[in-house]
This record gives sequence, C-alpha cells and structure tokens, in this order.
Amino acid sequence: MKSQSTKSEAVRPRVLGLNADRIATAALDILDRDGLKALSARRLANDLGCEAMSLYSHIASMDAVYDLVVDRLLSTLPTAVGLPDPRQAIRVEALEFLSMAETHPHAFGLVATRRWRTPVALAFAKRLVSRLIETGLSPRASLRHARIIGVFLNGAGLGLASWRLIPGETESKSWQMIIPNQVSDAQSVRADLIVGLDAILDALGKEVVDTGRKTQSIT
Amino acid sequence: MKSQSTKSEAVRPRVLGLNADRIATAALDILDRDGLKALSARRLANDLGCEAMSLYSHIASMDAVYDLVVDRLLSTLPTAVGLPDPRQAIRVEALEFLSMAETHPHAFGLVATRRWRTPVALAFAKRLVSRLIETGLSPRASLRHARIIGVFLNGAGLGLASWRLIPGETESKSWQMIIPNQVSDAQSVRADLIVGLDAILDALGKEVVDTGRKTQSIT
DNA sequence: TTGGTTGCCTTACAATGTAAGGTTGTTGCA
DNA sequence: TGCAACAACCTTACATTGTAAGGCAACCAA
Repeated sequence: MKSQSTKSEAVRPRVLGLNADRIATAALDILDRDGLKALSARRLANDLGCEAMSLYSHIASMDAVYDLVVDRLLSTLPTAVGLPDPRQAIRVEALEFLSMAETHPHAFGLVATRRWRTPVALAFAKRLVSRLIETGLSPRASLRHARIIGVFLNGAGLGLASWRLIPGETESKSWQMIIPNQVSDAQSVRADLIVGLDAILDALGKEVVDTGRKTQSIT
Repeated sequence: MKSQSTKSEAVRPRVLGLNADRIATAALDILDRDGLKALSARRLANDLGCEAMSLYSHIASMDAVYDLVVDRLLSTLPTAVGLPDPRQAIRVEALEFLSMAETHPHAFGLVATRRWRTPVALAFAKRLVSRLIETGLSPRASLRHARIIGVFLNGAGLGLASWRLIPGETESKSWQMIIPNQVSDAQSVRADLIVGLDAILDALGKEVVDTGRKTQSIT
C-alpha cells in the first residue's frame, strides 16, 4: 500500500523532466478535452505521471497554470509579420484570434476573463497598439482603438466559444416569433461577428483622417 | 456543541422565509463585497441564517445561483421605455449595461460568461433584437446586429469590470515606450469604450439604408 | 385524528488547493 | 574523495468545496 517498487508496473523514473512548458501543454489538453472543471492539480499531475504536489516545484498556484495556458494560446497564434499594411495585419490577426476561440472554446474563457499581466500577454497587446500607431494614429487614439478592438474580440471570442460548446440552443419557439426562419449555426454566427469586426475596423479607420485634423488638439 | 437551544441566542425560527429572491440578493451581496471565490453554499447559508443544505430546497445547484444573479442584474437594469427612437433606446440601455459592469464588477463576470438560457436573459436579448427590427432592419440583419452589439457590450463590460477591480496596473515602463504620457484611469477607459460603442451603432445604423436596398435579396 | 407535504437540518463523502516537511539523486567545492 | 547544498519529486495532512441521503417538526387537507 505504501510504495511497492516490486510491482510489474514501470518504476517511477527519478527525473520526469517536468517543467512549465509541459504543464501548459497538459493543461490545455485537459481543457480541450474535458473543460475547465476537469482542470485540477490532481488531474494535471495524473496526466503528467507525477503527484499533485510535484507541480508546485514549477508553478506557484493553479492560477499560474491558467496564465500559462493563456500565454500558450497567445504565443502560438500565427502572426501576420509578412503584411506591409498594418491595417490588414490587424485584421488577419484578429481573425486568427477568433479562430482560436473556436478551436479552444474552454481555454478561451481564461483568455477573455483573466487579467493580462504576463509579459507574453502584454507583448501581444502592445503589438496591436504599435500596429495602430503605424497606421498614422496618435498614441492616444491608438490606445483607444486598441481597447475597442480588444474588447470586441474578447466578447466575440466568448460568443463563438459558447456556440462551439452548446450549438443552437437559443433557437426555440419564442425566437421564431421575433425572427422567423433564421438559421443560426456556428458559421452564421462567425460570419455575423466578422461583419462586426470589419465595421469597427472601417469606422476606426476613417477616423484616422478626422483624428489627424480635429482631434489633434485633444490628443 | 450539537444544537443548544439553551443559548441566549435567538432560537432558529421554524420558517425563515427562504426563497430564490432572497438567495439572489444575498449572492449578489457576497459577490459585490468579496468576489466570486467567496460565493459558496455555506457562506450563502450563513448570511441567510440557515444551513447550507437548506438552500437546496429552493435551488438545484450553485450553478442555478449564478443564473439567479445574472437574472437579477439584467432585470433590475433600467429600461428605456420612454424613448420613441429605438436607436436611442438601444444606446441608453447599452450604457446602462456598461454601468452595471462597473457597479458589480465581480457579478458581471457571470453575465458575460454564462449562457443566457433563463427566460429573463432571453427576454433581454429579444428586446434588443426587437428594437433593431423597429429601426427598419430585416430580421436577418437585426439578428446580426444584435450579436455584434451584444458581444461588444460583453467584452467592454468585462474590460470595465477588470479596471474597477485592479485599476491601472498595465501602465508600467514598457507601455510608456510605445504610448508615452497617457493617463489611463477608469474614466478614460470608459470614455474610449463608449466611442467604440457609438462607432458600432453608427456603422450599423448606416447599413440600414444599404441593407434595405441591396441586402434585400440576401435576406 | 391522521396522513401527507413542505421547509429546514444533520450527517456524510468525494474532490479541491496547497502547506509542511521528507527523500533521493545530482552537483559544486574542499 | 568527501561532503554539503540543492533540486525534483513524494507523502501526509487539512480546511473547504458541492451536494447526496435521509430525518424531523410544523403545517394543512381529509
């Protein structure tokens, strides 16, 4: 009952090579498979082949694991480094961000919910601001537009993630009275939100000229 | 140690008048005071003067409590019933929604995160769609615009709530290199997001004409 | 009176995060 | 070579969580 090394089971290796990266991978895997409630220290340890407390040599708390997952998602997101037009780069990466929400619906809840305080997350945010500055916006306007685009992407991602998890539950009889004959699948939701994204990018893009003229004094 | 009715403490009344409404009130109170982690069945029971399991006569699970809180917030939100212009009504209620995020930052996380499946929440969503239809949009476009406005408000609310809880932590040295001399308090964030809201409402509003013409066939 | 029904309570259990400290293999320095 | 420090992993333990199962006492209809 204590620790039988006589068992035919493979002896626990002296060094597992545990580290933050592997923990992040395992955590994301659990999230993708079984959702947030399944992500516990013991489950994580089990999947990694160690005991729960062993994790704490590499992470400070479960909260840190959540941040690791957010970092992992943000840093593996494809970047639009090739595009010369910053406006198009923003759009491309925004679409990637939304795709991520659909690919990892459970994990995305953490992205949208947790404060971005890690260097990786802050760098991600800063890249958006920098791109906006490249378009000719003032620092003040760039910060504002980054906030606007950012919160929209968070909200849209949450919506898309929600649709991936429980598709089309909203479409009951009561909805048909207001909006009849509307098909609402994940694709149409995604298309609608992209229309919204483009509307925002367009509206803020036009403001570049305006801001250059009349907001000069404000900034 | 068991149950001393001899104590000078008031004897537990046979009927406490426990019900879903009082539970919702207590839950929101805990959220506002001490945040999500503090909202447990035992804490809730303690605040209501009963035992934890007594709650389960009125609620199915803690998940149901979360829904109760969302319902409470959505249903106590002031409605713009007096306004004849549906577009303005939408804007006014959107601002109220954002104010709610700042007034109840902890509870708002539930609003933005949980699926809206309760009648109250669905009615709230339907009111937005109906207002959009009133502006002359097709059902299809109304549904799309409702989604766009909805996810923006969720994201913006999350952002504002976050700022209420931990104001201005983002503004460290590294940010100053990109955007120097930018004050970022809760007010400026709020103002920025309202600019975004208006940009969305404007952009979608202009589409009414276009949609009336050329999207006719699509719808 | 009786027999249900309702509202609250007691007990119990599995699962959670993590504090404290133990064990063992590796490594740097004498 | 010897030894001490260190790092990685484990064991045990505890308070706290959600909630299943069942009890009991007050009410209400018959």
